[in-house]
Amino acid sequence: MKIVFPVLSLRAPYDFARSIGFWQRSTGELCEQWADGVYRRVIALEGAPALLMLRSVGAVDSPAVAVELNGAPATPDELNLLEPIVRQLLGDDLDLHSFYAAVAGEPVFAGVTQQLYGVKAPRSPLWETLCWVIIGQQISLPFAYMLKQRLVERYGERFEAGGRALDQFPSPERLADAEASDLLAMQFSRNKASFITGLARQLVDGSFDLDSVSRLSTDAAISYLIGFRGIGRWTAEFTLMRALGRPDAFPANDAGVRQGVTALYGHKLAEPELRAFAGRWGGWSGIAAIYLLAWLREMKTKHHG
DNA sequence: TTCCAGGACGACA
DNA sequence: TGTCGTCATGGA
Repeated sequence: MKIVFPVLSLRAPYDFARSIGFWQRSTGELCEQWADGVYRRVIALEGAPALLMLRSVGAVDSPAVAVELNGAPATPDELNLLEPIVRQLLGDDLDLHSFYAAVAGEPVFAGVTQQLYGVKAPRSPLWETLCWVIIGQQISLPFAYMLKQRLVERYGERFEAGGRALDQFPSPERLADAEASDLLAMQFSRNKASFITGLARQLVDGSFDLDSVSRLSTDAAISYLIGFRGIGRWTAEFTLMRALGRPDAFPANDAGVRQGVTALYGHKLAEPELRAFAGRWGGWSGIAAIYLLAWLREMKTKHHG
């Protein structure tokens, strides 16, 4: 008897493989896995960890994913629970056609969107993303990947299902109990160690409310976030862009975004100028930033193999 | 050696 | 409200 996998149809256009692949750049990533056309991540399902597995069964203009849970096809009841999680994870609410139409008037950038047709950035949980972005402050990506890997190995929680083992990113509770000296031994700077443990402790004692952020406008969310030690404007914007897919969160001080603009337009712009330059993308500057990063990544890959 | 990496903080004027 | 020095590490 043939096994029928439950399938979720997604909003077109969506290039599943490129969208996932672009952002899976580290082989040392422990919280999610992209291999052989399958995306895996541990999620919280009704308060308990579960291993979600997604595989494309559609095409860019008729996208759909097969859904498995803990190594078995999801039941209809499970699929009902998983649907909003999967749509959130893949950024299914983003209407790429509207984005493309909004930037179609500019030939240079329209070329980028044609080249990256169907690409979206998958989203990751807010706390994990915030920590990741703080880790990435001012250091190279390979070094940042290594730091995250060490943090997850030490404080994350392993979950095994269906013959696979993945880690859950350390909860605020776990990191609130972490000693700064342990993070220093992992080559975190003194600042980053105190930023992450400090934010974790404020989450635990309730003085920092991450859940409320998703209900705020992008500007209000940025204002709220930068009130906490360790979160500057870049960190707030990048986190909102990657975790919540906010289309108007533009990290103007991002080295990658800056590189992309320089490579694409020939302008070397500082933060204020780059922020003004992004005005051409209107309320879509956050998605434009994603495309600049993805385009830059693809260009570098072509040159280096 | 210098400069740059997907910056933020604190001091200072 | 802006600028400047400092923090840390690794690679080009």
